[in-house]
Amino acid sequence: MTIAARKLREKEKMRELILDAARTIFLEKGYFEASIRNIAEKIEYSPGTIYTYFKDKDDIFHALHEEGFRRMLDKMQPLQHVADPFERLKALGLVYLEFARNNKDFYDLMFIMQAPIKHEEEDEEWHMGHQTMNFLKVILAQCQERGRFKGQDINYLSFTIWSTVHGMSALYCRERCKAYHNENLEPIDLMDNGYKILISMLEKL
Amino acid sequence: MTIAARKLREKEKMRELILDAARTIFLEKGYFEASIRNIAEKIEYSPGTIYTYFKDKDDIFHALHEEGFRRMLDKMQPLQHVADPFERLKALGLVYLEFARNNKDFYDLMFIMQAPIKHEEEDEEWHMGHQTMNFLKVILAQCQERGRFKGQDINYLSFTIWSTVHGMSALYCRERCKAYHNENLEPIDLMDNGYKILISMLEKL
DNA sequence: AAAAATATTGAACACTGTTCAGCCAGCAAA
DNA sequence: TTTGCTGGCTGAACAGTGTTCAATATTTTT
Repeated sequence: MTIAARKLREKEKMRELILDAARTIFLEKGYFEASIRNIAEKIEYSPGTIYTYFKDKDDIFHALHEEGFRRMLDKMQPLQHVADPFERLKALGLVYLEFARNNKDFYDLMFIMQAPIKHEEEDEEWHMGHQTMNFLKVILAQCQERGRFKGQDINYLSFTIWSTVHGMSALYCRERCKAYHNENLEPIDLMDNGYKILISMLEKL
Repeated sequence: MTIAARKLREKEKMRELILDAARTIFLEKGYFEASIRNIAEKIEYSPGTIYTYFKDKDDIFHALHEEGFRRMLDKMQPLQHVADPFERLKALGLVYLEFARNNKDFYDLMFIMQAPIKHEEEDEEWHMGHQTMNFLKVILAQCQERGRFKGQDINYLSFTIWSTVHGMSALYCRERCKAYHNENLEPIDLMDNGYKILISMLEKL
């Protein structure tokens, strides 16, 4: 059974090798600029080889997509230890925005890029996404238990909050903060202070 | 002087012809799927011809980009007649979201797509964007004159509001509302009710 | 009518994702 | 040990991409 096991290990290692190269190039050039030949060249294999490990370019995309969500969820785990749910909510937003800023291209991959969803089993695809979403909804429910956000629908409220932080992140990632370039306002300023306003609105809601 | 004038007219007509075809194909297939050859075929000219009227593919992109902003500003004009600034603000958000929904691909072009800005004179590029932004800021300033949003910085506040409606639009355009598919919530529901929450937050701010 | 200017063509270049016949190393059975 | 076989790997090939440019066709000017 050792040889089969080794083969499996080697196969996994090769996948990882491709994924490492792909990550570098995808996050460097973006999805469309990155080419299979680029990746193949980086790992010193022929282009065709990649297709033994991944169905197509999208398949590689989805692997990275998942990795992104794993990374984000990792960053969120420590928040479980923040006792007060509203404090946890505030911290969650900061983690989210920080993730977007520090992992611009992962964020792009996860929330902005056009993911050509040919796959019918997209439910599997979005499993990670739902998990992330739930993190927010659970916090909001707990806030509500403590008397906050009275009478608000959690689905809609979560969408509003998500939209705000996503909006900021998306404007940042796609360089639309330049709209404030005239006023000499840096994206980081905008995001930090914009988020503070969101918080103070939520406090009063 | 008639021949030169006619030539100019013809040149403009040709540009329009290309732009018409480009719009159709761009908005149908998206920037990367659309090809110069597609456009050329549609107007029954050779691919090379297009390059006498546009520097490159990006140049066509930017022409459509501008058209999008013109269209959006057109939809905003009627709002000038809403006397109360806060009412105008509320209506502006609706116009914005409606534009995004009805002109999904224009919206994508304007606010989401990676615009490869080689052009150094990007200030010119964003003239339309600034104009749109100002529309919001002026309203906020007028709200402040009437006692609303006391002590808030208009730049940051406008960014927060813009982020929220942009976030909703971007999640809609890039099919991320599917995160709520489990709960059988349609994107339109999410946007409408999410926006209501934003409004009630702004009312209390 | 000839010359100059302009518009249009389509082949060519260097790239893209993807497929597939063929090659060859490593393992299994004889 | 030799044979047969499996499967990873190759690289040429296909159909597509944006862009350029010498040659051609058309129109305007002389």
